[in-house]
Amino acid sequence: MTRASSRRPGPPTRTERGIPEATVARLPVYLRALTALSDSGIATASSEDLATAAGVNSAKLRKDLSYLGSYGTRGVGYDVEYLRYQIAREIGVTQDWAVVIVGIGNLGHALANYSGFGTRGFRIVALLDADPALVGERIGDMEVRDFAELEDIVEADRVSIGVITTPAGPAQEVCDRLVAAGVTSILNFAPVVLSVPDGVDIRKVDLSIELQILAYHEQRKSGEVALPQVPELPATNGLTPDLPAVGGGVGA
Amino acid sequence: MTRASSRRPGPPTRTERGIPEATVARLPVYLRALTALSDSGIATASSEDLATAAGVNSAKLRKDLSYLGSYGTRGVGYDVEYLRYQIAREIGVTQDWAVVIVGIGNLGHALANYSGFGTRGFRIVALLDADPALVGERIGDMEVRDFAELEDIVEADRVSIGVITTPAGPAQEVCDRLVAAGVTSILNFAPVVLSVPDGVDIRKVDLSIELQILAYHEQRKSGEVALPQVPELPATNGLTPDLPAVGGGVGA
DNA sequence: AGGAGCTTGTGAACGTGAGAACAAAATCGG
DNA sequence: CCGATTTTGTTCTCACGTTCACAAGCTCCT
Repeated sequence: MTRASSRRPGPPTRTERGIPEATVARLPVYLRALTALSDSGIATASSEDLATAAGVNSAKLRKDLSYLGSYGTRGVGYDVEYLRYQIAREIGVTQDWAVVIVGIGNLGHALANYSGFGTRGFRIVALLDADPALVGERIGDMEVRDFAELEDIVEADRVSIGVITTPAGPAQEVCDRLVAAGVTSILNFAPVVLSVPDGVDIRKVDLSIELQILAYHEQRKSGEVALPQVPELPATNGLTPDLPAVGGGVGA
Repeated sequence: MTRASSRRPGPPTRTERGIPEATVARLPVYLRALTALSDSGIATASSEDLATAAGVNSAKLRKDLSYLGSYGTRGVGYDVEYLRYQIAREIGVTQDWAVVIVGIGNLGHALANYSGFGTRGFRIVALLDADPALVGERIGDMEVRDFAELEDIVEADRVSIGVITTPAGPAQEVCDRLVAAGVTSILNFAPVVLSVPDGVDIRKVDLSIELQILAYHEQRKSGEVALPQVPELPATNGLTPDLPAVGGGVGA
């Protein structure tokens, strides 16, 4: 997260609508839980109920909600519809956000079709790719357009969110173009670290990193304590030993 | 992350190979950065170089690496190949992990084709779906198999990692089957909170949550301080007011 | 009306993570 | 061989996040 944080040093400073980042990341989960409860016809829920549905503990949930205001009723709980609306408003999904997807490979394809994407609050306004072979292809009710049209589209549709689903190689360049065109939030699926100027938010979704984190924990389950203590490499520092090949996943 | 943590209360307890979770989450990033440096023919890198490549600050990187051991050389830096191997070993990607993907919709399709998935360290051994219409379809060099074969496959191929790319509806049931079959790590793409027993790790990748987090920050950029202070809802608590519809993204 | 029973909102304690700063160790030049 | 220089490994401090525990506040029953 790259935000120009204008926070004075003083005490905990929770005034001025400063909701902790960890809380912000959970609000969408609460929103989904509330929607599920609502769909089940449940009108009121306690923090305990909500916490269970959201997979957190109730103290955390209450504290999170308290940053938004006092929307519950002691002795009763929370009104599901009301709280849902308040959270949605706080997150900003009561309005529609225009989104462009850049890079229509396998993943871009999947996202373009992903109905859950159309979670109210987001609207895909364009699918872009630089490959002429892809331009013009129809996906659902949209047509792939040339990446060169980016600037026009961003301006015309007031696009503020860009999704990068290109390979690692062109990702930074695409990112720069997005930023230059006026996009101020980026969701990056390419396996690279993108750099953006202050004021632009960027989030990353990385499959192979998630798998590797799982692998780490998996490794110490089976053996438990039985780590493969391998080549400690003699003091021949400076020379590159003959080590097994391992990849880091820069799958361009 | 749901791990049966066997940690005694005492002091900071960093002994016994306890690497902080935050560090574990960054190791794959370092691994990728090292691979990139290696591919560029760079044999040695300072913490500063590495930190830049990984998008973190150098103090953090050095501290992270120090949990693994003393693999650098003061005054010089880190041997790229050597460090890469050490990190790969620590993560556990020097061995191969068998992976099954359950739910071959758009996303499952994309993941099956995703070459970066085959990042050395992971091997997809089966694509599963319960829909008879999909079973038998060829994707790349694999064939979609019936979900009913799960147990046999997990046992035969010693599968420890499962990826869930089904809709929200069947996700928990699929999860339970995976766990019952012996899978102990799960990567969940379905927009639901899955519950798993202790000892099973679960990680979640959720597109709409990421977008909503971006939207939150986006909302307070344009207006800045100009939050739409809307219906404070009168004290008619208990009644459900007529609010605009908002979704939480339970796109089953 | 009043007390019993819940459930929220929050203050305080605790644990984890981040960053600054520096001592220890290695190289290099003279 | 020694001092200057570089860069790691680590200590210390501060900020952030989580959890506990409880007072405040609401409803319901008698």
